[in-house]
Amino acid sequence: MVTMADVARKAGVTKQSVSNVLAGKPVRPETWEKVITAVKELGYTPNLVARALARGKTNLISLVVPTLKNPFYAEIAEEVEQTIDEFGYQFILSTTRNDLKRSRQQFESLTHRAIDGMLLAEDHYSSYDAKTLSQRDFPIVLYSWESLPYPDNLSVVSIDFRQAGFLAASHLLELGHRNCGVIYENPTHQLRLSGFLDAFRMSGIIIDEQWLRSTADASYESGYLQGKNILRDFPQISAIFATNDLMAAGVLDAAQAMGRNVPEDISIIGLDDITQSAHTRPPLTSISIPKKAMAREAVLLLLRSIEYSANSLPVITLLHPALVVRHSTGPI
Amino acid sequence: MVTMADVARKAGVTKQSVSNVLAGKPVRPETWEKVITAVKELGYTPNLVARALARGKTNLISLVVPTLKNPFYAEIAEEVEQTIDEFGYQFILSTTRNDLKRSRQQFESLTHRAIDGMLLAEDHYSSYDAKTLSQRDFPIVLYSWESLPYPDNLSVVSIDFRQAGFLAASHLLELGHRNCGVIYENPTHQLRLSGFLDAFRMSGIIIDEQWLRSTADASYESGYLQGKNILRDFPQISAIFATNDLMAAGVLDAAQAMGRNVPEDISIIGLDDITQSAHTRPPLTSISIPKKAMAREAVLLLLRSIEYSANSLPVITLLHPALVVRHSTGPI
DNA sequence: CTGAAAGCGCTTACAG
DNA sequence: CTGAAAGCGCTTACAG
Repeated sequence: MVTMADVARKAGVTKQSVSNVLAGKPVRPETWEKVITAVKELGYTPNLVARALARGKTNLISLVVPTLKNPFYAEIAEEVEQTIDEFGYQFILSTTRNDLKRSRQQFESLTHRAIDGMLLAEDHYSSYDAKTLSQRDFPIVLYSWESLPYPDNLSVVSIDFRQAGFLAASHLLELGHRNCGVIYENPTHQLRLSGFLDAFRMSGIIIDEQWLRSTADASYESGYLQGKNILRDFPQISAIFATNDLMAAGVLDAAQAMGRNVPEDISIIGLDDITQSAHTRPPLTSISIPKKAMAREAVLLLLRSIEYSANSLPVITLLHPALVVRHSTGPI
Repeated sequence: MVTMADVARKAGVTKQSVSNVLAGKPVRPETWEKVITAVKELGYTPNLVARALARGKTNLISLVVPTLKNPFYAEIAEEVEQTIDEFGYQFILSTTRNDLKRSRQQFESLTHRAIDGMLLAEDHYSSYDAKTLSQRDFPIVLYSWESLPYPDNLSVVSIDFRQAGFLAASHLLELGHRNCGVIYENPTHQLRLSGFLDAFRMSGIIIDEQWLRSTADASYESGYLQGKNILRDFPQISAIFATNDLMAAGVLDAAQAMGRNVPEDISIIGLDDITQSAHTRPPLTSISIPKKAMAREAVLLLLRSIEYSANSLPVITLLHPALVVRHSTGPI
């Protein structure tokens, strides 16, 4: 490998000058010329590891997601990449798979100084981690975060999930539904659930405990299974709210497999608005959350706290969800 | 930050001994004891950047995909992560978005010594890159690679895509279809196309040039659009082969939007077998490719060439595709 | 098995 | 603006 010293020798200047030229610092024109020529002739390319050690900064961040199986996180990852790219950063992707040990390991990796900061999504163990996290002094931004209270002295960029649940309920109520089932991921989707229940309560309707079903993984399969259970056990239910679109897709298929027409016999609404939801049959009504804006905002906040750690106070940024009516919901 | 020197001082030994203990090298038991105690008391954690510089190895690889929008690559990424995790590696994810400049940048990043190797998927510019790539001396493994010839002195782990196209055709032929349209990504899906055409030719059937439609991005939208075009212009067509499942899903919806029943009026077959394809309506018949095995094999090959660069010859590993019959294809 | 030194390839003060 | 030095925090030979 050709090093900076090689370039300096060839150009007849000191390493320092080479470093200055490469860093774009003011340099005498002839020095600049000599260095650039030598760089080209030698095909020199800086060693980023050495630079990182000297600078104490790697320009690498860690993006932690529960799983890429949910397209929601793939969309986030894509947007995060585009944003950090503009600022000369790259990311290491890691999945927790809702595994406590993995969660913790990834968190510990911050102490190894190989990354400058971390973007961390809520998963099953986030509330535990949150406590530990907020005590340390690393650049961390929490995103798509739902458990309350938000950890002190950490920035979070999230959605008003309570409002999201509320919107889903309001839509169903307007359509005249009174008997509604809910399938939610536990313990991570508490806010979505509570927003939903709040709206019903405000309309004077208490939802039967038995119509609330929790799952551990928010997958298509869980949605299918619980959807089937609810519909079998409680024929009076006319609508189901699934707290993410993957589960809602499962419910959709379960209902139709049981011979129930959607939305004539049963309405189904999701939350996420992943790309695929426009293509289910019928297309899924959902509560959309601004994934791109969320990803972008989280990145900006993180980079700010990496680059100006001193004057960055932790802030909580909440984005608005919105109802997207498609064809899986209808009047009772 | 606490460094190795701090630990050494506290333990009353030399840095060297600390390094040895951490590396698991043979050490006198009492030294071991002292070091471990000091590490714990100080909460020492090694600086990975310094280690990387000293060792000349970062334990980081780069995973390059065209886009995460296609769940195919998300599935690959998930599997790659699980595999490298076993070996103590992590990956930097980057997308090329079929952009020549980005492609090239990522490739150049190898020279910066921040990653030990690269896993590179075929994209629109891969054939260009392949030439450059094979001249350099970095650990690179090509995966999901389709353009021929495979670059010399580079390992590739891929699928027999010609066979995949052939299988799709054979299935349609067996069902009695003679008038078939094809929607393929150009220039990346040439082998799938040619395998398909081969099977028809062997049956004495030449497919009309006009029934072959190329797209630039293999997306759902492209599939929808071209599907609509073909079906509008050529009512005699009884089956369509889309060279990936995302496009096939688009064709499926286009056909049904035009009032054609699947598979009664028109059969549709994809290639990929992404998770979602089991949940389209009707569920999509597809040619599955062993994504997990491919990802795993590619990782193993890459790590081998990183860790034992000397005695690793480039090999070409081709995995078998398989027909998965669901409900989007039927007899004519 | 241990100790003192050199080195990985940069950047960051600090005199001139 | 330039030059010689020290330093980032590890690991790798190399004598003892």
